Amino acid sequence: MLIGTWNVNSLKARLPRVEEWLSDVRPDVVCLQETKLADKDFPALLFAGLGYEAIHHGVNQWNGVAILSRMGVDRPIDGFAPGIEPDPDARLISATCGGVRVHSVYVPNGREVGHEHFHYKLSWLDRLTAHLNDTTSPTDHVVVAGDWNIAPDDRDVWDPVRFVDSTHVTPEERGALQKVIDWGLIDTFRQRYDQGGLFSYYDYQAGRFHKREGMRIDFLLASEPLARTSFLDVVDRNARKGTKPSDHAPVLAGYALDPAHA
DNA sequence: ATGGTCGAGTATCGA
Repeated sequence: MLIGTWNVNSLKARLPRVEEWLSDVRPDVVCLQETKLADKDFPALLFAGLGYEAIHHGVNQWNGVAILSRMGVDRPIDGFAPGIEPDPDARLISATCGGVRVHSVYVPNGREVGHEHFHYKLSWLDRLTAHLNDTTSPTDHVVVAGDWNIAPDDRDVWDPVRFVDSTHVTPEERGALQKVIDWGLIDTFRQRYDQGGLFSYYDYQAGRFHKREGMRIDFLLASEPLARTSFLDVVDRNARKGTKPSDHAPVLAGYALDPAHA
């Protein structure tokens, strides 16, 4: 099973690139973030024409998350599970696709350290752990994929010195991410590759992509049973090139699942 | 050249 995650930075603006990418790569499941659409504007029929069943959670022109699947979409949930303090933003959607519990996440940016939005980011990650606890078990096949807006360690930032004390790298954010990971998830990309310089996001400004000055803030975390089947982790840099790219590249993970459970 | 970029929406904020 090939699963992708991609912050598209407006699905409306990115639709030609997304269609092209789906045709070229044909992933089985795709998690999208920052569709910037309300549900009524989500082009589900277009995806159906491409062979993907699609679900979307979006309330306005900000945020917005989706899951596309060629392997079914069962038990969808918008946002946090019942009983958890609701999120006013559309940043999480979950469904079971081909036997894998898939969560598409768009973690709050945080804006500035100490900002109200920064505390919202930390609280959001705590609530994500509660959501995982309430909806599934780490002994199941689970993937939590998306834009985490956190660089897990200094290899995941193009210039760590420049980022000291800024959002995406603080011990508070990394600690909050670690608590999610400690639920029972594995960063298979980092397990597979030791080196830095493997980034998923590049600011549009200052030619950052061409200078390879980016961050690895988009990744897929897999439960241990799923991670054991991991055979591929890759950033699709080609999708960050060319005409009207997103500022994020898609990230792909491959899992060799037993067909009996797929 | 003290800026460099997008996308929301149409003044300015968010990333």
